[in-house]
Amino acid sequence: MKRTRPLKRKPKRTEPKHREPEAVDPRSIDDDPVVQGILTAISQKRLKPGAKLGEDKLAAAFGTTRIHIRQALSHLASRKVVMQIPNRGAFVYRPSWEEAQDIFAARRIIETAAVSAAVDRLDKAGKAELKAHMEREARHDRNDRWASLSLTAEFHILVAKLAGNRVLLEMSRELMLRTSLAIATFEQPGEPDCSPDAHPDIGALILARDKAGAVHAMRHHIEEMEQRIRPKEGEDEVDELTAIFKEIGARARAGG
Amino acid sequence: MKRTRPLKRKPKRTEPKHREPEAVDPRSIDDDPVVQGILTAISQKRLKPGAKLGEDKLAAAFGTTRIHIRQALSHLASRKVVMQIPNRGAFVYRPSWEEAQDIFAARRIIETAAVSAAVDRLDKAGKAELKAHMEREARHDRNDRWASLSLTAEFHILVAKLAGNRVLLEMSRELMLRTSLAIATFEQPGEPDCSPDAHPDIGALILARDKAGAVHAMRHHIEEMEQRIRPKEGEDEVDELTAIFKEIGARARAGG
DNA sequence: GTTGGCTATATTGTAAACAGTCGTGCGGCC
DNA sequence: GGCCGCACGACTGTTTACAATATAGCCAAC
Repeated sequence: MKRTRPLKRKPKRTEPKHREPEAVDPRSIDDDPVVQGILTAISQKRLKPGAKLGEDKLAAAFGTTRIHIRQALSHLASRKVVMQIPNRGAFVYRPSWEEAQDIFAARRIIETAAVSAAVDRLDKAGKAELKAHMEREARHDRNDRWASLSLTAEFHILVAKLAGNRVLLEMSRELMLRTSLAIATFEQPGEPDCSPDAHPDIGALILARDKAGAVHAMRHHIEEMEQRIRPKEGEDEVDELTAIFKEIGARARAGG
Repeated sequence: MKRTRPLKRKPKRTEPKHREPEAVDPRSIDDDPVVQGILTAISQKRLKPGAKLGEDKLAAAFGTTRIHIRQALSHLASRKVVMQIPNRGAFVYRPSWEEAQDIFAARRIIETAAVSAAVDRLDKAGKAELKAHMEREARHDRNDRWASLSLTAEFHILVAKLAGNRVLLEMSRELMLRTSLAIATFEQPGEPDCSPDAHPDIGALILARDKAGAVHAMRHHIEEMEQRIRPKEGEDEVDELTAIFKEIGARARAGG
């Protein structure tokens, strides 16, 4: 629209006073449906590590624009859930064997601490929430693999929530996702992610305020998960190949 | 360039075979100079919490385009180092008082575990690295505030590195940054971030393989830092105001 | 003097077109 | 028959311009 009267303002403009951004809507990109969709697809193992995430296809699937998809993928790449390769695109992240072990080690540290804090802080509301979850997990349909995986993850998230530390909760969420990727990459076929009876035991120990017992059970549970994964044979071949080339290079340098 | 001969290919194209993205240059956005610049500016407290990060100004400062800046800011927002508000722009993140406490609690958990692992895994190379850092920290110029802050952070990062867990190392890096923001937000003026003698003590205990002592010293060191910060008075006013409005609203609902 | 509305500007967000890069498959060549 | 070069196509990355929104200052009204 054109202005309807002559401009009288002088262009002299004082530097805008820095106004603090207090009390603003804190809705973040984590609530974005694209991000949420990809995250749940990964945690339910519908997207396997290494899967290509083409921008056009995602845009069509979610009914949005490529720019939006790019933002979501960048965010997921920052959280190491997808891997972006220049000029090739985005792929579901595939952790290395060492990284998978590090993830489990980090979970051992953080989740045992979370259990300990959860026992300390347990109150009525927490008890109710924990009981409600345990009931849902007890009588869910074990044939529905996707629901099982969601519930399994939710138990660990709930424990982190009961610890009352939001930073720890974020970290647990991130580690849960990366655990899904680690398991999907290195699992032996046919084995479940979590032993089915571990969660009720841990929950009961928390409800009984048995701190040492709950911590021990959680550590054992995570170690059990960790022992289910094995390094891939395929990667050894690659390493062998590079070793061969390295050896050849060294010989060439040495022998002329 | 135009093609110089007639096109004979049929447009029929088999779906491209999914090629795994192995062994690709893993250079990530963390190496981006814009990201690095903002991160070091924050960790050295040249950028204060709440500072506006205008896209045009950053683009001019770094000599790059606005899109590049946008990507960097999105990444930093994913890591909770900057806060992005729709249609208002990006600001240096300002943690709440509760979040600041949670950050210190998380550091207590993660860094004590890191010290423990560092003692277990300590080898010749690690000893040398630790000694080298302690020497640098001992004879640095205490008047150079920026160098001091960098060295202080590097000590904690080095301990995490010695623990040999990359996931834990990433988390420590993130927590260090968020600690900088928490301290910058809630510090009492004039006090240093770290007590100057804590690092040599912890380092010596690690070198002596005194695991319990080193863990205890690290926990004490972090608790000491935590006790240096105090909630801001200004925020209480805001809370009081919102409390008043809440009370008024409740009374209106109750009394009609 | 203070308050409310209005307009212009600055700044962010979005869309579309363009350019660059990489995988892929064919054709020729040894 | 196997290998190498070449060109095409699909995709990502970047530039550009445009649209939307919030901010700041001014004028009028009370």
